[in-house]
Parts: sequence; structure tokens; C-alpha cells
Amino acid sequence: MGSVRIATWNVNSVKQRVPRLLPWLDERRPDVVCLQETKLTDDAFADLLGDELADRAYTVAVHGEATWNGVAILSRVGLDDVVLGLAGAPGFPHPEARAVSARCGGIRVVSVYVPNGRVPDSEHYQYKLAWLASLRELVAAAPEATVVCGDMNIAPTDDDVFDPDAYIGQTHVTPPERAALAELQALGLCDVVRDRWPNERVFTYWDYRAGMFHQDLGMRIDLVLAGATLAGRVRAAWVDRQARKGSGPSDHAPVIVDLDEAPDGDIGPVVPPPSAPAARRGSAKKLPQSR
DNA sequence: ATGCCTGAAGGGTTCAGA
Repeated sequence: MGSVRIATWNVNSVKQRVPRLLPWLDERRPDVVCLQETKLTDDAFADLLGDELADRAYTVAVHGEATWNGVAILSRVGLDDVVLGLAGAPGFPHPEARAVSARCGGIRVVSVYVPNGRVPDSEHYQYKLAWLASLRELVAAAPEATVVCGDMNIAPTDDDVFDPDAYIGQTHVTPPERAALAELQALGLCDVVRDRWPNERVFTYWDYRAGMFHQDLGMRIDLVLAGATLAGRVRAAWVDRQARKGSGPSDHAPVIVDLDEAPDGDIGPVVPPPSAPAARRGSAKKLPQSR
């Protein structure tokens, strides 16, 4: 197996994102792509993208539903042992399409869309925590060669939001959520983007409203969490901000990680991404307010 | 003061997102 490029992207409706997704695949040429918020049934996904993805040599594992949620894995380095959903995970009230995993090029890849939580201490927030506990159980079986990719809906630390004060009392930053994420990482998973950019301002999500992207007022909630044998192979790890620009973007940017070939080979030099994120903090700014 | 954008379903408006 040669080097492998793994990407994850919450596309916020694959149907709306086709004009951005296909050119992005052609430009970035990822080997494995984890998608979230596809918002399509599996049949609709196949009708919409089956031919386009086959033309690009991708095999696909989809786990979707109408209207909301939906995850997928695209791979051109093999795709087997597909598992739909998360065994034992709670529903709200019924199981939702928030996880799919497959073995791609010898790597156990998990694409996840963690529940939002809505409001701390709500039923949905409890659902989020319980769902994360189930995810931990799944990963615990074999964390070393596993990579969990997706929209975690948790900012790991205060450095992962543009202004911690703006998030007081909000989901995504509460101690129980961060503890659940830390427990997942305690299985041996590395947050490879933060490890690569320990002191940089790095976000993956910016609200559509109020010019938040233009001002770089965002959050880092889309993560690539790699098991030890994979984390040691990371050559590059970066957020593809270009995909958040222009017309008709998702509100999330893709995260791209390149792994060196051969687990027993030498680790190559760390190559910077095309554009390193700027090291600066935004001024105080309120969040767009909920109704 | 404000759901400030966007997407989806469904129906002329509402919910969800983070």
C-alpha cells in the first residue's frame, strides 16, 4: 500500500453540494472520503452520485435516511467489512444514520456524525453523550489501526472556538462532552490536525450567518482521530478552507490527512499544507443567537 | 433585537443546524 489521502467533510446535503463535491474530488484526489450530513436515502445517493463516483474509481458505503443525517465512505483503495450504524447506540427515539465503517486499504475507517445536542441538559444532549459512549465501545475493539473521521460536534478545547466566552452555556464545549471525546481519545486515538498545528488557529466550521467565515469566527469540530499505528504515518494534516469559499459551500470545510506508505517504512518529512492557517485570534464577537 | 444563512418538507411556514 502506498501513501493514502484520507478526507472527511460534512457536506450539509450531498444533493446541494454536488457542484462543489465533484470538482473537489478531482482537485484533491482523496483515496478515502468520509462524508456526513448527506441527507439522502441510500437509493437516492446511488441515483445521484453512483455513476460519477464509479467514473472516479470510488467504491461506496452509504448509510443514509431521508431529510436528515446520513454518512458515507468513498474509497478507491478497497472497501470491505462494511458496518452500518453503531451497535447498541441509542436513537432519538429511533436509530439515526450517523455512523458507517469499512476497511479501506488495511485501515478501519469510521465516518461519524455525532448528534448536535441542541441544548445542555436536554434530552438531545443526553442522547449525544450516550451515543458517544456507544462509539467508544465500537472503537475499543481495535483502536490501533482505526481512524475515526467526522463531525464530532465537540470543540476539544477552548482553543478550538473563536471566542470561549461566546460559547458559555452552549453545547459543543461543555465538560461532559469534552470528557466523552477525551475518553474516546484515551483508547489511543490522536487528534492529528491539532498534533500537527499545536498553536495555530484552526477551524472547520463557520456559521453561514453574519459573515462568520469571512471574519474567521468558527469552531474546530470536524476531527480525524487516528490510532497509534496510523498517527505515526501522518505526513500532512490540514483544513481545506478553499472548499468553504465561493458559491454554494457547505458550512463545514474538509479535513485532509496524508499517511505515508508502509507501516514499517520510514516516516517522511512533514510537508506543510498548501496554505497554513494564520496564527491569530479574532476580536470579541457574539454568536449568532438562537431563537 | 435579531434564525443574521441554508436545507428540507410541505404548503404559503416551520424545524433543525452548532
